[in-house]
Formats: sequence, C-alpha cells, structure tokens
Amino acid sequence: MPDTFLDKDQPANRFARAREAQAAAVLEDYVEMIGDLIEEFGEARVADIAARMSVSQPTATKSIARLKREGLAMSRPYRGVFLTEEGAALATRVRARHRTIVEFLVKTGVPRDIAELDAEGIEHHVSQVTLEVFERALQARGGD
Amino acid sequence: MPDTFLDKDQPANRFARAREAQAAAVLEDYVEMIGDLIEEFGEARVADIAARMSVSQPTATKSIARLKREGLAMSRPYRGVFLTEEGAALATRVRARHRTIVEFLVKTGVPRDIAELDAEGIEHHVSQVTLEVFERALQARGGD
DNA sequence: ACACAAATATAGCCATGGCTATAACTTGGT
DNA sequence: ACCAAGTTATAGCCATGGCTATATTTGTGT
Ligand SMILES: [Mn+2]
Ligand SMILES: [Mn+2]
Ligand SMILES: [Mn+2]
Ligand SMILES: [Mn+2]
Repeated sequence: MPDTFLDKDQPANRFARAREAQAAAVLEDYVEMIGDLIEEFGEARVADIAARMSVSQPTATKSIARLKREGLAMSRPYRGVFLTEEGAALATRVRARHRTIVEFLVKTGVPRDIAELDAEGIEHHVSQVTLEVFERALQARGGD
Repeated sequence: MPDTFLDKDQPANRFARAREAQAAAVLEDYVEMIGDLIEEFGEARVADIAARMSVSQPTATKSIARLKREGLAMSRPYRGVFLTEEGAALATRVRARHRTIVEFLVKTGVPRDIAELDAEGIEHHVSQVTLEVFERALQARGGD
C-alpha cells in the first residue's frame, strides 16, 4: 500500500456523488432556515420551522432530532431550537451559496421567482469550483 | 367553492417543490441509463445497471421494480430490462437536459469533469424555463 | 390556582432506497 | 444430460423522511 494520503469519501462515480450531496440537503435547508428564524424572531420554534418547510410538526421534530444528533443544533423539550457553532457556520455558508446561485441564474436571464424555486434544489449539488465560477461571473460587470 | 380549474400538484412552497423534483430523480437517472445500455449493448442487464449506478444488484432490482410499477420499463424474470414508450420518451428528454446543463456549465467556465459531476444532481432541479435560458445562452456564439 | 388552548413530543404507520446473505434460475462447456 | 458459474430474485435488515392520531407540557387568562 502506498503511504500517500488519499482524500476520504471519494464517491465511486457521479451517481454516488449526487446521492451524497442529496443526503446533506435536508440538514442544510434546516440550519439555514433556523438561522433565518432566529434572526427574524430571536428564536426558532418547531411550529415555525415546520410551517416554513411545509411539513407536519412531527416531521420537523424528527429532522431536528437528526440535526441534534449530528451536532448542528441543540434544544431542550418544549423549548426553541438553537444552532451550535458548527450549525451556525454551516448556515452562513449555505445561505451565501443559495444567494450566489439565485443571483447567477437571474443574471443569466432566469426570472427571479423561478430562480428561487430552482435554486432550492440546485444549491445542494453545486461544487465549490462551480460556485466560484458563478461568483466570478457575477463580479464581471455585476449590476448592469 | 369557485368553479375555476386550478393547476394540479402545485407545491405549497419552494422546499416542497424541491422534494417533488427529488422524488423523480432516481426514475430519471435509471431510464436515461437503461437507454444508454440498450444503445450500447442492445440490452440492459440488471448487473450492468447496478454497476453503472454504483449500487448493489438487489438495490437495482428494487428500483427497476418501481420503474415497472410506474409504467416506464418492462421486464420478465431473469431477462433484460426494456423501456416502455413513455420510458423511452422520458429518457430522451432527460438525456437532452443533462447535456444542455453540462454544456452550459462548461461554457460558463466549469471544467468538464466537474460539470459532469455537478450536472448529475443539478439536472433534476432545473425547470423548463431555466433550461430554455441555458439553451439560449449556448446558442449565442456557441463554439468560441 | 386552575382550566384551557396552544405547542411539542410520542407512537406508530408508510414508501423509498440503501445493504448483505442466500435462493433460484439460466447458460455454456464437457 | 448435466454441472458449474454467472446472473437475477428474494428475504430481511436499516435509515430517512413523510404522515395522522394522541399524549404531554407550557403558559395564559380568569
Ligand atoms: Mn435547498
Ligand atoms: Mn436554500
Ligand atoms: Mn442525475
Ligand atoms: Mn443524468
């Protein structure tokens, strides 16, 4: 065996890679939205999270349990949900990526409302390299 | 109740919409690939489908069962898999969309290998409107 | 203090898409 | 004809993310 260090979690092919990206999608959307709610209301209630995600309250509760398991959020029973440092950092990154993608689509010619809809799914599959390409495209004569 | 006809299946919000797009992703990838295999080898064997998807053979068998249930494919036990008319039509559409997205990303400045990886996930979330915007961008001085 | 409404948790169901282990079938070679 | 190898099907497990129904807790108003 060679003693070089290989990148971990290298998916075998493009389908496996897309599956991995998808697995993080729910986590990403929840932390971003919990961050939004805390920003807006000072706290994130389960009922508000469920409403914004358009899922039932028990479904939101279950996903929040996964966030907690993965160290992204914290909460005590019947209290609001908070982000850990790691969760807050993820929320910030995810929010920036979301915005970049929407703005890139809009600049390319997609109506903003449609860009918002498409971006909600697309965002989870855009690699860092592609994101930087989008950012560069936006900087080039950005607000024409 | 008003007697106007409303569009069916209108998701309540962007998250529900992304969930719906995701639900079709596996179906789309399988029909496209089965079409590829039939094109290349004259038939699509379960083992080859599983290998290309990087899943186990039983996982492929199960997904093929879903394709059959949904009227996209047909097969008899221990025989190859075939596409129905509907499945073949979907494969054609999905393949064209995949290519458009890859070419658009490449033209925007994303390295081709990365564009291929990202497109495998992105493709399922690009609306018809956005796809047409991409196509127009490609036609404008396409091969510089 | 207490009752009631609202919010949250819990129980228990389902479909999907992963997996491994093993059974059953098909096929090619002797 | 038959056996071995290869291929496909089946059984049975798990995690995730949906749902409804119901229990529990919180907090507010009287
Ligand atoms: Mn999203
Ligand atoms: Mn988002
Ligand atoms: Mn795909
Ligand atoms: Mn594809």
